[in-house]
Amino acid sequence: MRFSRAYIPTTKESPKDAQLPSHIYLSRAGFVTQVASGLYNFLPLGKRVLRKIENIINEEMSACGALEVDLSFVTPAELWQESGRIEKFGKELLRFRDRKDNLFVLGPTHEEMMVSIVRNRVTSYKQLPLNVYQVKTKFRDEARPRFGLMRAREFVMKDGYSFHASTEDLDREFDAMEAAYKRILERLGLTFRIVEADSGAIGGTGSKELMVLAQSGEDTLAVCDTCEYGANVEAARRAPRTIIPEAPKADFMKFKTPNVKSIDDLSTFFHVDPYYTLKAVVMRAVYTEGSEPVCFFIRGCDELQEVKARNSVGAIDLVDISEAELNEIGLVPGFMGPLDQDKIRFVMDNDTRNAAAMICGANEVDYHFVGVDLSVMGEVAFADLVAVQEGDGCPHCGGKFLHTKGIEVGHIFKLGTVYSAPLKAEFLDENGRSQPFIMGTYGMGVSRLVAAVIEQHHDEKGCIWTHATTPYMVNVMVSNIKEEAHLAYAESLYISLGQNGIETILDDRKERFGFKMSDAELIGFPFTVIVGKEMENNQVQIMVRKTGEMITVSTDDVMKKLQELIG
RNA sequence: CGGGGCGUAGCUCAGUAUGGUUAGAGUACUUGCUUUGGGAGCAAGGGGCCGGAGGUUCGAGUCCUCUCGCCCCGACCA
Repeated sequence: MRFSRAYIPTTKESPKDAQLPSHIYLSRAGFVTQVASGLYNFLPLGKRVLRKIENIINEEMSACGALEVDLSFVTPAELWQESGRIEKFGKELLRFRDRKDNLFVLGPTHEEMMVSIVRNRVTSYKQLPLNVYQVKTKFRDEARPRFGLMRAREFVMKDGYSFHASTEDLDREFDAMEAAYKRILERLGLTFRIVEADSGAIGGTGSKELMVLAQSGEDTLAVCDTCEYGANVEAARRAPRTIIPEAPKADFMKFKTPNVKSIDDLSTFFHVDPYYTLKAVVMRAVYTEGSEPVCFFIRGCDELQEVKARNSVGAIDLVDISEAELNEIGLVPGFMGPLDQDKIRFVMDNDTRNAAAMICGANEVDYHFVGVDLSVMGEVAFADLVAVQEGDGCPHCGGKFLHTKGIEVGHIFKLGTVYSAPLKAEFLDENGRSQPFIMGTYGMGVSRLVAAVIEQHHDEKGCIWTHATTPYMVNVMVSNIKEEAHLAYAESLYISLGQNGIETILDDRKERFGFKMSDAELIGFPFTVIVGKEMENNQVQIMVRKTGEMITVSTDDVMKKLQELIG
């Protein structure tokens, strides 16, 4: 491509709306433009990057035997009614009617459509397993689109779905997809972590997220400093504590604790480690129908993880509850405990099971119980409720957890029969019995990956594309196009690079040196060959974008040197 | 969906508290000359329904009402 004939509208100033590096640089360097909230146009450079990523995905999927399809973007609303998701998705589903007044939605994901194309067509276990996928535009009418391509309403996603006759076969495919996704991200040149995730309302037996590590990530991950284990904090589990503080010595009794309400107050008052206190967190659990207050009890040294708490009671949401409401129910904020507490439902953290020497509220103003042995509690609900903290132990190797931020670029699920059962997508097994398909689903955010590459690879000058994602590998820049000999040499180099299969752009614009250099750095081509002053010695320079290094080579060796650098 | 902020040239923004010539700057764009290793200089130009609709007024970018859009924080996010 000749720069003079390309459409690469670079700007010196960033759009005022842009906050993240990826948004700023992709806009400034002319990869994308914003159309409306959460809607973006891909300009020629952006489209090239998008296609590079798609190609790598296609190659890896093909290597796994997955089959590419292309389902219609506009989907009949009936399918969504059948699966029950038309209510669940709510306003995120963009709905509209055609001229005959039929209701349609723009596909936000394609489980329903994918199930519909195999049901009644794949009817025997002999036709299984099957793994089909597409790379396609999706639309979710997000309440708050933000961060440029990172959280757009219209975006490109690779969504794959597998169908199996047994859970064992699903497990095998799930592992194969995890491996394939790992290869894709490695080829793209990204630093990432595969972490355990919360499966949430979707259910199923397991899910993993692929997280590109970057400061701007929206998710917090707990990652082990020693082994490969990592998890979204929403789902992270920790090893049992190895260092247990010395237990206070006290017989069971009710103790007057005037105005001692917080965990801090309590541990100061009794001179005990917060480990031996019991923290009560009351929230209103909202269900599909109705709501109720629920109390979660955890050790005083721990923090409640809301997603875990929500899952423990099967709620769709947890909302804060006011002190007035608590009083109304007959609870005493600051002095709540699980003993003789029958006013509301409560759940206790696993780590409080059989805990002894505890101090907890007596459900009476200004009183706590001390020396409590929680093993006397009998049949109560226990669940993992606590948020993993930095420094907590890894459950696999005993290493220490660190927290880091990640961009979710992929999510793989074991769905089981969550969709196939309600949609009645069934096959006949070896015994001639009808069974719903066992399914897996594998998503990857293609347009989000474009942004993720830049979040992870940029500097104060602009983008730094990885070799697999760059729109052009080499930029041949003519310092001064009035120097005819320089221009002629650059043209010939441009042609021979192309003949050697190296994607090249020729910056033949009638601009000054500094202007063109700044553009090269902003756009972020891995290598820029500067054809200029050194030509008097039959030499050119290669600027390595990533390091800023300038390599001077003779015009005879430049091809060889570039091939060596590209690797 | 709750809270906050912003809509003036392609882009980034002044001007709006206190209404008053023909609405400004920088940048980008066009033309000419000069310049050619870090977004150059001089000169001359083109470019605006001041987000939209109503209103107040002799007069509205500026005041009032209503709307639409965009951004940020939160809730939400297979």
